[in-house]
Parts: sequence; C-alpha cells; structure tokens
Amino acid sequence: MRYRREEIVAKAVEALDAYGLADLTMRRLGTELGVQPSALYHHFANKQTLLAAMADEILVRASWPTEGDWMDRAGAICLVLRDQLLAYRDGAELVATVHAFGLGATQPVGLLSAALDEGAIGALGPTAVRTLLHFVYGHAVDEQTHLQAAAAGAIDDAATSGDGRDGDDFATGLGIVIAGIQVMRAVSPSR
Amino acid sequence: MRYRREEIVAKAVEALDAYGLADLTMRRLGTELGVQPSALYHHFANKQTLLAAMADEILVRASWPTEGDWMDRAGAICLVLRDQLLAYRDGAELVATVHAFGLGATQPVGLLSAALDEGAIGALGPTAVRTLLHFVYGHAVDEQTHLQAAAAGAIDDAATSGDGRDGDDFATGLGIVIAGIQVMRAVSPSR
DNA sequence: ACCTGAACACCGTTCAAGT
DNA sequence: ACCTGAACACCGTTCAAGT
Repeated sequence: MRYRREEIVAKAVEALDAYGLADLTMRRLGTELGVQPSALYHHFANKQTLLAAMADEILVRASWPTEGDWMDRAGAICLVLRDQLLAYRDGAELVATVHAFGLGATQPVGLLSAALDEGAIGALGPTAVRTLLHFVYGHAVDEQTHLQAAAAGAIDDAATSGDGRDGDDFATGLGIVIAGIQVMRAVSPSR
Repeated sequence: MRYRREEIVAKAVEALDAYGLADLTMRRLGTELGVQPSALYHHFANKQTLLAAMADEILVRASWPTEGDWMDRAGAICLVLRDQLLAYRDGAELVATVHAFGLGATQPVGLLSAALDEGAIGALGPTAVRTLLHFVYGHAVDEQTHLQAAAAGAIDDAATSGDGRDGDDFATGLGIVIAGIQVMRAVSPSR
C-alpha cells in the first residue's frame, strides 16, 4: 500500500480515537496501515511532527463561530474548542501537548487574537488569549481524564458526577476569565 | 546500598533537576543509586507513584504564605507556586501531570480552597480554585518550555524575550483571573 | 516517491531467588 | 526488609536496499 501524508494523518486520528494516545505508537500505526513503521518516516520527520499534524487536523474540522461582538465570539470560540477537544479520545491531551511544544495547534490562538483585537484590548491581548487557552486546555484535559477514568469503571458515576467538572463548571470558569479580561481592559485601556 | 523511600524520592528530585523528566528513567535512577532498576519496585508500585511522591516533595519544600486577606493570600500562593515549579528543571510539567492524573499534588488545592473559603465565595470556590490552578500550571509549563528551549540555544534570547511570557505576563494573567473571581462572587453571592 | 528488513539503543515491569 | 539477575514485551529511529 502506498500512502500520502494526508491519508496517514486521517488514519492516525482514527487510531487515536480507537486506542488512545498511549497506544498510538509508530509501530501500531504502521500495522494499522499495513506498512512497516519505518515507512512513516518517509512522511514525517519524527513522531512529534505527526502528532502536530493530527492536532491541526482535529482543530480544522471544527466549525468556528464568526458572528457576534468580541466577547460573545471569544466565549463561543472557547466553547467550540472544548467540544472539539472532547470529541476525540485523548483529544485534549494531544492538542494541549502539541500547543505547549510549540509545533502547531495555532488556529485557536489566531481566532481568539482576532476576536480580542476587535475588542480594542491593546497590549492585554496576547496575555488574555493565553489565559483563555490555559483555562480551556486545563479544564478539558481534567474533564477528559475523569470521564475516561469513569468509563473505565475505576470510579463509579455517582461519586464523580457531583464534583462539578462538567459543562456548567466549564461555563462558570469561562465566565470568570472573560469577566476578568473585561475588568483589566477597563483598568488599563487600549493604548 | 539499602535505601528508604524518602531517600529515593530525594535522589529522584535531584536527578530530575540534573537530567530532566524525559531522561529520568527507572533504569537511570537505579544507576544513580547504585542499584538495579527492579529494586525501585520494592518502594513504589510503579513509576507514576514515584512521580507523584516527587511532585509532593517539591511542593512541600515551598514556604507557603499565611498572611493577608483572602485575595492577597490567593495571589501570593499562586506566585509562590509558580516560583516553586520553575525552581526545578521540568518541575512545572511534573507537577501538572501528577495533578492531572489525580495521584497527588493536592497541597495547592487545599491552600487555595482555604484562602477562598475565607472570602465567603460559596459554591464558586471549587471552580475558582481549579481556574486559578489551570492558569498557573499552564503558564508555568509554557514558560519553562520556552526558557529551556532558549537555554538549549535553539532560539536566541533576543527573539524570545519580547514575547511576554515572563513574570510580568504571569502577574497580568493572574490579575485577570482574580478580578474575574471577584466579579463572579459579586454576581452570585455566597449561598 | 514510497516501502522493506534489519538493526541500534533503549523502555517499564515482573518474579524467583538471594541476604 | 531490601536487593539481584534475568527475562518479557515492548518503544522511536536510522539506513541501506529495493520497486
């Protein structure tokens, strides 16, 4: 079988969802494609590069909001981002790792920067964007870890459902960060 | 050589600082102690448990603030936490990972919860604590990654020093989150 | 352009046996 | 109580050679 880069990324995302990040090895992906693991290195310099391409693929599949004023849009982008991270097994950990490593996952940064720029937030913008992303990634990784632990049966549903790491909790936390951005914008106005 | 659990944790933290998390293998730690890797499994069920003990050790070494009203104290705790994470090579990644995995690193949660409780913040408390921690861990991991990339010479200092991921940026981001907590506390008062 | 086959230099973990 | 020695079942990556 002969593949192109795009096909390998698609298959890798599929394998991620099926087996999880820990079991997504170059050897396993090779088997999944009916190819030797070494063949993958014709398409990707190393595993990190492949993971970055997977993160970008997952992010590009989301339908990002474009309507609303800057505050509504920033909030909507964060909600869509969270949903997209939770839509794939270990999606939050994958995207957060790639972002931290600085090799990809830049789409949310661009979208949020554009939204906040319309808010004439000035020098606060980059810090505000990073603060939003730290919240979204941190919360999504937390939530996904606990959802998967519960699904594995290690923790029973009754014990975990009450600790608030759910959609309401996400909305509340997001509200805290956005309210904080508004306050700091008022304190040190743009320019 | 015969060791007790405490001595192994201390040596492991030392090895972390010297070689980094990626090179802290059970085999390498065994060598460092003059012991077979399998000997470590007499003291720790697995590597995750050892990493959790290391995270707790790093956190317990900090001198945590106890003075001031709830807001000042919450802010001071976050500043001390950040400093402590940056004080050890890969300290931020280690503690963030252990915390996400749910096997330790609970001290900051307890300290922040206690501080916010004095603020009579009610049902918002747990969400506020998690939002603060997502910010601190996310920011510290980011900063440490970039500091170490710069130290490795991959990026020159001039290019990185201007991107704002420094102490001022941390203070600004922390200001956003704390201001947000104040606002949301006012909106939905305790109880 | 894309893949095979074989190797290199590693991992975490288990377990019987030793002192 | 703590450690050794040997094994098991893996990793990511490289590289000459094939088509």
